[in-house]
Amino acid sequence: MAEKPMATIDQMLCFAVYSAGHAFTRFYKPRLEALGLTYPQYLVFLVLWERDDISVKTLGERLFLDSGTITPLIKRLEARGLVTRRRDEDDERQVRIRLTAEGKALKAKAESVPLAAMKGTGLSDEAADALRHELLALRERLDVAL
Amino acid sequence: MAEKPMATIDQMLCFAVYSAGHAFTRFYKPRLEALGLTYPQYLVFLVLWERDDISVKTLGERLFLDSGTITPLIKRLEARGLVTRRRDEDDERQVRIRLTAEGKALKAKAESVPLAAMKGTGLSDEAADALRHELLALRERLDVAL
DNA sequence: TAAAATTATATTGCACGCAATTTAATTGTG
DNA sequence: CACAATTAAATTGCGTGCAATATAATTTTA
Repeated sequence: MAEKPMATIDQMLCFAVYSAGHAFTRFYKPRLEALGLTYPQYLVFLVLWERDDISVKTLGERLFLDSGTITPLIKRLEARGLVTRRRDEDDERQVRIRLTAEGKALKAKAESVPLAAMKGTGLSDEAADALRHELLALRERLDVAL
Repeated sequence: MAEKPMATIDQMLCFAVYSAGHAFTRFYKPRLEALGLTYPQYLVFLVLWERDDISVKTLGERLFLDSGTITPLIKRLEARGLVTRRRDEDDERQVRIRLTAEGKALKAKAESVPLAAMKGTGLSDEAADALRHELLALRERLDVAL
């Protein structure tokens, strides 16, 4: 009896996503070194530069991460003087995260990063957009499916 | 003077890849629970089921992971009796990883996983293939770019 | 062939990522 | 209002990922 043909990892979409994600992280690493940021930390700043003074929960929803990941990450940024953490006065359950002057100043230093990343992908704006939309739809369906 | 328009994370391809990767891992988790495997461990078995008795290096090249990740992962699998580790007789630098009977037996239990994953993506075989190829090409270009 | 360079793996240290649990604050309900 | 349920963060524990370093084996080369 013939064995069922086994899918190799190279034929699996999940592995393509998984390894492309790692490749992105590796790609960003030297580009973020001047900022002293890891890739997840950089994502946090992208959110905060866009909208400052948000709660841990809001940040988590934006990044699809939970407090178990975000709390220690933010504490490291706080220890370096890049953000502050303060309990919300109206709802003491919430902790609001704010950029310090130094945290805001990082934005200028990070200006060249997105363009470098786009060049690294070797994709046109249109191709990158198309791929991005497919991945967002994929994430959505995976989330719904559980 | 107007501020330069800042890219939000939702407009960035890297974040789409990053979050889709996490979504996949979350999706797999309950499906792999019966096997007692994490997602990276499952990837290791996919490689070993395809070709048994390979070195740490070969496995690492296949998964784009280094010994710092693979060695402890394999040791956990070894501790559970799913694989063995043995120095290659011809080249004592190498450590060859082999499936135990129990490790081989897992393959049957894992049979339903790939189909469930495909269904979770909501994609046709063709659409998944197309997306996969784009991601493989992307990974390749990111690796080349550094 | 002895010394230098390279290669394969392991180890250490640090930063995620997430499940499970805990604590404290707020909201909902009788 | 009291008390249960919910919510927001933090904490704990475990498993990745990866840089940097260490160690041992092999290969290169002077």
